[in-house]
Amino acid sequence: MKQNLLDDVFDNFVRTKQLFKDREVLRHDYLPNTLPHREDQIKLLGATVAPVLKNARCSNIFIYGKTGTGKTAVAKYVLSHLESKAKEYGASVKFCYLNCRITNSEYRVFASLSQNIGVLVPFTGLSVGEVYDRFRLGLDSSKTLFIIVLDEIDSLIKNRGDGILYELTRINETLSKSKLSIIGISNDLRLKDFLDPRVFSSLSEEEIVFRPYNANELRNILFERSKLSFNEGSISDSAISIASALAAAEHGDARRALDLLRVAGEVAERNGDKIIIDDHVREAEKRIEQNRIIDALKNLTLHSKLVLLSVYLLKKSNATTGEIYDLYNELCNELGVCLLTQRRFGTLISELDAMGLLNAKVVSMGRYGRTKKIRSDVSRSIIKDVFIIDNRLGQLLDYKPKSTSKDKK
DNA sequence: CGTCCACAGGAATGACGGGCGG
DNA sequence: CCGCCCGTCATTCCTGTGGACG
Repeated sequence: MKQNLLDDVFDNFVRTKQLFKDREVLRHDYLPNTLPHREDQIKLLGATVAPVLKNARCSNIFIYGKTGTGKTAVAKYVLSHLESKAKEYGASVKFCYLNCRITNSEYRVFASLSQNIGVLVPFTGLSVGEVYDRFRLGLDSSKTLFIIVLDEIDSLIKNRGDGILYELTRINETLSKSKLSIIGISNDLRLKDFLDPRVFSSLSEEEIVFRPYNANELRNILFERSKLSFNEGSISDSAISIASALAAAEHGDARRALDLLRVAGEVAERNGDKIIIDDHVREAEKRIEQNRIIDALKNLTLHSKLVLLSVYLLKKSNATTGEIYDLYNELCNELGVCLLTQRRFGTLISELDAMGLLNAKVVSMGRYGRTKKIRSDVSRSIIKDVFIIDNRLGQLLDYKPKSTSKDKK
C-alpha cells in the first residue's frame, strides 16, 4: 500500500492534531503584546522617555538585568509605542536599536547610527572621527530627538573601552537643532566598574533594574505564550510548572523557559504524543544541555580535544595533571602533532573546567606534591559520538595507553 | 617542625593573523 | 592596497604552596 517509507512519517505528521499553533511565539526575538510582571519597568521607562513628546530631550537611561529578564523586550515595547504616539502628536522623534554584540566596534556603531538617520557612509574606509562628524552633522540638520538603544553594551565596553560612550554623552554640547538620548542595556551588573565615573554618571541619569523572574511569574509568562503558540489542550499545566521551576532555578531566565517549552513541544511532536507533559520538559532540558555540550565539543581546538580525549582514554576518575599530560604526549606523537607545554596544558584544563566539560580541582597530596584531580563531566557516549566523526581523532578512540614504567602501584 | 614534591598560576615575551585606518 | 596595531595563542621563566613524610 505505501510506496515509500516516508509516507508514514509525512502522513502521520499531517493527520495527527498539531501541537503547535505558532512556533514563532516561542522564539526569544518575538515581541508579545503584553509583558507580564514588567509593568513597573514599562511605566518607569515610559515616563522617562515621555518628555520627547513635548519636544524636550529625555534623560539617558541605564538598564541592568541578567539575561532573559525582559530588558530588550521592554525597551522595544516602550519605544515602538512611543513612536506611534509621537506620530499622533507630530513630535519629531526617532529611535535606533543597536545590539553591540553584533555592531561591535566604534566605527560600526557610528555607521549604523548614520544610516539610521539617512546619512550613507561606506562600511569601511573612513576614520572613526570622520564617521562621527558626518553622523553629528546629519543628526543636527535632521532636527529630531534621537534615542539610541545600545543593547548588550557591556560587550562593547569590555572589548573597546568606554571611548565611544564618552563621545556620545558629550555630543549634545555640539548640537543646536537636535538632541540625543541614550538607553544603555547591560547584562553585567558590575559594568560601572569598567566605566569612567563621569561617563557613568551622565549615562545613568535614570537607572532601571530588572530583577530575575521567580517561578510564579515565569509560569504566568509561559501560560500566556502557550495560549498563542500551542493549540488548545495540547500542553498540560504541570508541564508549564516544571518548565518555570527549572528556569527559575537558573537565575529566572525567561528565554530559557521559552526554549524549554519549545523543545518540549518538538519532543512531543516527534513522539506523536497529543499533549505535552512533564516528561517532555525534562527530556527537553536534557536535550538542550546535550546540544550545548556537543556544540562546545565541536568547536574546540585540536589540542583541547586531545586533552579531553586523554581524560577519556585514561579511565581513571581521579587522574592528576601529570598523568593526563603524559597520555596527551603519547597522543600527540601518534598524530605527529607537536605538543604544548605543560604550562599551556594547565590553562587548557582550566578552560575546559570553566566550560563544564571537565571537573578539575586542586588538591594537595602532601609529600607527593600539589596537583589537580581531573575527571570528565561529559558522558562517554557523547565524546565518542562527536570524536568518531573526525577521522584523525576517531582512530584514537580505541588507543590503549602505554602502561608507563613509572606507573607505580 | 621543616622539607620538598608536583604541580598551580602570574608576568613577560614572541609568533601570527586579521581588521582598521590612511 | 599596504603598513600598523591589536588580540589570541603559546612559550619561557618564575614564584607560590598544602600537607605527608621523615
